[in-house]
Amino acid sequence: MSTLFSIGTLSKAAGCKVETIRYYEKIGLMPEPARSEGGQRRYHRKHRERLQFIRHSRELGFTLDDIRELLAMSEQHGHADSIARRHRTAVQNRIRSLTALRDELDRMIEECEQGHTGECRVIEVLSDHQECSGDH
Amino acid sequence: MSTLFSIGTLSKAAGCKVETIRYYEKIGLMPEPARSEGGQRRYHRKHRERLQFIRHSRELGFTLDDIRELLAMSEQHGHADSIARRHRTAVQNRIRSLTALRDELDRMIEECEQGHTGECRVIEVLSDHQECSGDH
DNA sequence: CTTGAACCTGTAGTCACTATAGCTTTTTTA
DNA sequence: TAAAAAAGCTATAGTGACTACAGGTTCAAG
Repeated sequence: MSTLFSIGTLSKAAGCKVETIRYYEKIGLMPEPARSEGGQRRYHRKHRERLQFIRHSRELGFTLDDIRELLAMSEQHGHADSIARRHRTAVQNRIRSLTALRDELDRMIEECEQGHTGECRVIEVLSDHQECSGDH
Repeated sequence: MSTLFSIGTLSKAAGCKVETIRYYEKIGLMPEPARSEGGQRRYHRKHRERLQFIRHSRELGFTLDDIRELLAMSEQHGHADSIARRHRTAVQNRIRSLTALRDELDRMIEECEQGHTGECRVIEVLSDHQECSGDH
């Protein structure tokens, strides 16, 4: 009946540290949960969903402020799609620069593999590339 | 003859803030440069090259510790490519996650466009994806 | 030669956690 | 059911990689 669970259980469900959950609560990203007789936090399904959302978004590179906005928009359901659209643009930019980065790393690795007698010229490769697309 | 330049000039050449250079010096990543009569830092070509290497590597997502290692290796010519390879894997994972998110955002946007009268279920969409590849 | 931009040091703040200390509560097991 | 172990609590400090600020000094252009 009581579908309540502890902070440890929640942390495992969301794949994050217990401390992180308490931190999210402190900064107001997670709501204050109920407490047991002895004062320990007791969570339920809604908390887990919210935390999983936060963690997933963090993994995808959104800042906590981005996430706050996303959460807000999900409650105010209105201009939701404009925010989604803006985020889509940000995500696309991120993909583009990461792809460029990956290609560059590939080039580096290949150069190393050609075994120029051990001489891995990482420094030269990495300091030379002015024309490399910057993001910020 | 004197090819020396100031910290501001160096910062422009490397595309970073003056404070960042002083910070790198403080943590021992950049060597202490010469000083002018009045005590201002005076750099030369070698400094610029090193800083450009550091900045470029940072842009590619290497940590300062990685960079310390890379610099050390470049002096002892050992194997730098293992670090590059490790990093490449991380980058690829990130690209995969972001691509998934972008597609998801596209779906959301489209759903909104079909005028399902508001109700954009962002939380559900983003918290559901367990099977999404985790990186760390 | 004056003015203002650039520089100096030192400290504190930021973000998103993570770790520690020193306790209390809850759960397990003998 | 009692004792031991695990998990929880609060509060504070530390991390990485900067960034900002205060309050002063030096340098270069007009």
